[in-house]
Amino acid sequence: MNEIDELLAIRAAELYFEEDKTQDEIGQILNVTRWKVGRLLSAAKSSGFIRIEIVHPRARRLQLERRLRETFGLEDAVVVSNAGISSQDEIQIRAAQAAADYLTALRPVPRLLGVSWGRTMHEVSSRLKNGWASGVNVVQMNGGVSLNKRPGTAAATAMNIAQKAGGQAALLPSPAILERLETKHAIESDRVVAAVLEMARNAKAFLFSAGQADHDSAHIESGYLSPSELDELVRKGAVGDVIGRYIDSDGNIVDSALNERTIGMGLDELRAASNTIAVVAGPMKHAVAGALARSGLCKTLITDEGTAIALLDGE
Amino acid sequence: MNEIDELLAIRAAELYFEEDKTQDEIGQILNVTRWKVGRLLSAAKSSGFIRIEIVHPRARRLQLERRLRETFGLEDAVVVSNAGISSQDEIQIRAAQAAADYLTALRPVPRLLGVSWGRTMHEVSSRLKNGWASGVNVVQMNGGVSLNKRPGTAAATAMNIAQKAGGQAALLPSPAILERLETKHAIESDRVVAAVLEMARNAKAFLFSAGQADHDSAHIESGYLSPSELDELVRKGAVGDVIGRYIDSDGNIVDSALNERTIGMGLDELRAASNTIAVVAGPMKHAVAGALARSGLCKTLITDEGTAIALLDGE
DNA sequence: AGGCCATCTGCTCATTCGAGCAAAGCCGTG
DNA sequence: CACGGCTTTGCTCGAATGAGCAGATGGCCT
Repeated sequence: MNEIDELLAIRAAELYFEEDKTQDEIGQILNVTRWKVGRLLSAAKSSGFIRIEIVHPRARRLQLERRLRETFGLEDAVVVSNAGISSQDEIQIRAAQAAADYLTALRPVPRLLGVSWGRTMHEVSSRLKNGWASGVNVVQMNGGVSLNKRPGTAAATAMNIAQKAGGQAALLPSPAILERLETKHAIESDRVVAAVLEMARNAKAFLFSAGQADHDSAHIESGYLSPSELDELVRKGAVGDVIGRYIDSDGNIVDSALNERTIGMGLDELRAASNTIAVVAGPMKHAVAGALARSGLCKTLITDEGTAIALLDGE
Repeated sequence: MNEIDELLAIRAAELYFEEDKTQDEIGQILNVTRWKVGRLLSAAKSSGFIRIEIVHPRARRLQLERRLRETFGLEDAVVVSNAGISSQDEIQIRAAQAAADYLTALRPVPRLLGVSWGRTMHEVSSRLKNGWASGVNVVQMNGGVSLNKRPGTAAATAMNIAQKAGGQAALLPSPAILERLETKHAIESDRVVAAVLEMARNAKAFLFSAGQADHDSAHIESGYLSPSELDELVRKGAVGDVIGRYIDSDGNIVDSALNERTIGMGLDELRAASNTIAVVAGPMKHAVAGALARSGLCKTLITDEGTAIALLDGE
């Protein structure tokens, strides 16, 4: 497009979108035919001069969803818009809302749903509506008895989801990570724990988030890892954790000894499951979201616009 | 609009604007009639969920232009868009470009054009195209022999504008502000100076900018005022200067003694002129732009989106 | 100069869209 | 339960628009 047409296109776009004039009227104003106006407008669109944004917390970016599905071979993807956000927290809230919506609309309704815990999952649980489903039981996928702060949020998350669907929650009464391998084996051999783990493996769908590998991690907040242990994991390539297990950017376990001491489903079991839904959003989680998407740890990814663009650019 | 319709409207907008589906197709997807889809879309528009932006350095905001004309009784207004700017400087550049465009399109072509000087005006002069008009002579409206930095930019601005239109520039060989009133009278009585001032009063159109009253002012940079003198002006209510004369937010001279020592056309002469075009843009200039618009110092205002909104909100 | 290819222009026609209207649904009231 | 006002729904019809095409235009090489 030459400069004169470009300027004409801008004038036409102003009159068409801001002043609600018809292409015919614009033609008279700019002294061109209405067909030329139509061509100018489509040229302006395809040159990217015209940006149309849907500003709403529930708005999604369907184009990015399609590109994510195609690029990473995902079964499904949900990308929430970042338009009009006022704080970082809002990105997480929007993604959590989208996950709640997705879960509500999920068909067939999973009789048994495996869930993880964490800030995002807690947000999802609180945004689900009462009666979002009827008779969905919930089981925890990984240990989450918090050691110090905010005790019981892991349990509350699962309970909340189950109660609102009129179902039961099966809680995993165990820490996330044990200090000694023997303790971990002892806990695993407990009949209740073993039964819950077995139940989790049979869940029809899994909904989980992921944590970034930094000092804001829920594992540090909960006291399962010290900041220096986490630094060591980062040194080994960790980008974040999925159901308590730290992975590198290829989705591989970074510390197999630590992994052995972690209670809950294994990542291979997760990869083998058919309906795995990950909710991972926000700029801190770009790296771990990439690891998830590339390594097949989830079949469905629920994320935000910024993360989606980062993943697609990174490819 | 209830919540269900709101969500439907968002889905419809996504499919319509992002996926280019017809309203009929969307109706099939969402299980509503195509008329309902149309109504949802117009509801979404009027609720402000759909934001259409024209992202281009030459884009204008016609709505704001109309509101400025109506609110301040301006003959004309040009408001450049702020969409997609990467730095503050770009706002000034866009406004300068708009001023150059405006001048080029101005009819009837002014045989004699009065101009001021400063960063913005210099930018305007450099963005005018060679041959933007034929046979337009230019005259300086106010003194501008710089005392220290960037000598000659005031003269270069006027020369540039004139040369590109194949005309002559009449320069005012005088400082902007004199220290002593006697010196000012002496300079004014010089035959060349008097002739140029007389010529300026007869210009058919005037194009000028305005400076903000702060320590970045061109008057301080050029050495006409010391920072402390400027602080004193601010204390008296100065918001900025127009052709070298400091005004308060009502457009009145704040220091009549200083005004007396300033060489160039007077503000009353400017108010009485028929075709006065001011270019004032950027967040620093909101106050002085407001003074200009409210006090009738310009008939045409060329500014940016942010300033226009500030002016309209302030009313 | 003449001819050729690529682009641009203005048109026809079919599709899509929006304004306006009558009928249907909804709600509170007597 | 019947009634009257109010909103919502599905429709008709004409305006607005986009796709596709034939002819015009213009640069460019021979």
